[in-house]
Amino acid sequence: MRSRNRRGQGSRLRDEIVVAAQELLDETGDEHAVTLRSVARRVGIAAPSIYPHFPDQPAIMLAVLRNAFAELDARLRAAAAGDDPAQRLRAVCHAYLEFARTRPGRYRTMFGGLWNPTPERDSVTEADLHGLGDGTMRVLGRCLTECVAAGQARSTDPTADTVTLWLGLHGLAHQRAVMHSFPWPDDVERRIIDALAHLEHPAR
Amino acid sequence: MRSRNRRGQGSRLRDEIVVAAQELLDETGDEHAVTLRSVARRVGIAAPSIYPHFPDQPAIMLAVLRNAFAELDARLRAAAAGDDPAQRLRAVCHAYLEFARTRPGRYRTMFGGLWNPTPERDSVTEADLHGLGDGTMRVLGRCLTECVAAGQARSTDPTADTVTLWLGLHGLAHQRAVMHSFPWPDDVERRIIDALAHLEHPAR
DNA sequence: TGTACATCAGTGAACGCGCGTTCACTGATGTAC
DNA sequence: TGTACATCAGTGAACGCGCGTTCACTGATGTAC
Repeated sequence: MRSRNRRGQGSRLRDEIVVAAQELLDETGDEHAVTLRSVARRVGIAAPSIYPHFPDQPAIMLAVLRNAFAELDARLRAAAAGDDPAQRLRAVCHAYLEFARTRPGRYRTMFGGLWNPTPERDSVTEADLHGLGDGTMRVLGRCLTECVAAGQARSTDPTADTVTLWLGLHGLAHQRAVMHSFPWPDDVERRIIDALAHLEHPAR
Repeated sequence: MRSRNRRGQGSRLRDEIVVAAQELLDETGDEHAVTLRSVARRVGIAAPSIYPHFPDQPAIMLAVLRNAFAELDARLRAAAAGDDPAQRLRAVCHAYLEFARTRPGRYRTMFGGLWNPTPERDSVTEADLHGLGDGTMRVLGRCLTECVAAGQARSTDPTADTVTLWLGLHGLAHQRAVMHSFPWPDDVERRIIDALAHLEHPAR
């Protein structure tokens, strides 16, 4: 099925491993389903062939997460490109929710807080995880602050309200990733964004 | 260590099993740590001794969850006893968050959506899970509706806004259960409740 | 009152499974001479 | 140009682990007579 890489191209397998782990994560929605052996099976290699590329399973996971955070940050920055501050904030929020909706398993692992490697046993350290979500929070914070400056949101503490806004976005994103049927109101995204961002002129 | 139950009292072990599972869940915060064998170890019995009381692991979990939902509902109803509608709503929201804060593992399993038994393999069916959280949502919905009726909240769609309010409460509760350090603003509970319940006269 | 027996509460050994990890290895590909 | 050899990419068998689950069992407790 799979032909071995040419000499010098061995590190291509590294990418195949990351992609396979990412697919397993999104398909099953469960980080426990991403085992060394299940990844190897999906790539079409023997399990020990992982070791030249990753010291253990959490190292694969970390690579998946780094890619995912980079992609999310790029999408949010792209969404924050409009002219009107309130429009920018709304666009960023919807982009965040859209990212989560189309990559539920990855999203849950990024922000769900359940993927916690054990540093004394795994190769991944606290420092590797540190600041992975900071870019996201910064974009949200900047957009909200600009809305306040432009008189389009009436928050008196944009820093605190950024956390609250993120919490609402995340609550919705996470719950959608995890519950397969729930009677969401049609305009639940708008309701959450308008309420938590304290926007002055809610969208119709 | 553990003396066997007297004749006719065998079903006491059932309760010991449920309590052990509940403790494991809260201590580890991980439903995968609640295995038949780990529960048996904690109770001080041999693993097969579980079978006369529960057909499999999900059945133990279901018993834990039923207890937990009953306790949450009782606490919310107790909190909804005051005179002033807005006060009642606030009290219910804080009781919800308090419940989650003190039983993080159980809370996550109740509402986190990650505990999903496989009906074709496990003894627990879809029907067993159905409606477990309905009582909670009903109390919230009633309190919000009464605030609107009393002119203390300006929601135009209490049903939809109940979902949104729950989502915010749950987002905070879940994230607290799962992240061990995060710079929560001091008054994050109040911020979320006031914003999502659309209360007319926010608390100071 | 004594005794045989049924029942109940729980045990211990064993099984197959998927997992992570190790080890010695294979065989194709490129390179030095 | 040919050939010996080093290197690289990846394999296959094996290990111990914790798990769920089965099976035949043990030994204390109560009960029928």
